[in-house]
Amino acid sequence: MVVEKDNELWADRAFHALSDATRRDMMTRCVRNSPSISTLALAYPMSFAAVQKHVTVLERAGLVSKQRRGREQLVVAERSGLRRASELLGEFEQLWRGRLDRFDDLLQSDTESGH
Amino acid sequence: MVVEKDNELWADRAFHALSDATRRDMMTRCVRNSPSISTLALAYPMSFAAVQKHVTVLERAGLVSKQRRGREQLVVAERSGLRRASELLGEFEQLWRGRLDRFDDLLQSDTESGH
DNA sequence: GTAACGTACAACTAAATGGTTGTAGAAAAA
DNA sequence: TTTTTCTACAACCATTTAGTTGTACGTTAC
Repeated sequence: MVVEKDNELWADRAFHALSDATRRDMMTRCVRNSPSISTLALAYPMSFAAVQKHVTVLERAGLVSKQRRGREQLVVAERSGLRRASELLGEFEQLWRGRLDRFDDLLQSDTESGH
Repeated sequence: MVVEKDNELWADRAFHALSDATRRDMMTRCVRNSPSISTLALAYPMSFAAVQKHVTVLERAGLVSKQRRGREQLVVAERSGLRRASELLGEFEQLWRGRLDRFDDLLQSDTESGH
């Protein structure tokens, strides 16, 4: 119910966050480095504010979190977020398995009934 | 180079397609059933045309394909598409592995150098 | 043959997205 | 202390998105 709703909302945000090449690149940099926002910003041909917004999108999707260090804010990748997204895709593949299994069952019962 | 560009473009489309709860639900239905577009449309509180557009988004992302049967068009889920998306997320997790390995190496060399 | 069904597609609207510039404050450096 | 750096956030703009209705056309059913 409510949990489902939340899950869907989270999935919306996570996949949306991953649907942009810049943000995906940011993810790889954050996994490796946990750079500050301004360091991150140096890597892209856009304003600091734009980069800041991208980070916010990733953050609200639970894919990164911000960690203050003095006047700068380090962007650290959240493994749990990526994991959760992976698992969601896994559920789809599981559905396929289920379908194939049912198909196998059908063949099985068909054989057993002697056709 | 070009391949990379294409890959990024595909990833954009795939994750964007998955970033909508309606489309994710459509995917599960297509995995199970391969329903026609109009059958699919019965399941959602929106116009046929809207559903048609969602299917197009999934199709352009390589997550489903359409297969004509008489006057109707069956929507069949494409396992390869889902697989490819899964693999992409897998690469991120792999990055983490890489980082942890480097960390281990660091510890290793630190120990070896006798501190 | 005619009516009904399933699809395709164009044109339109409202809202969200990705970018910009500008302002302001807190921390570090000079 | 003054200046610079890093961050936050508001306001604005152009484009895309998700939805709508309406029209047109091939296929199936009567």
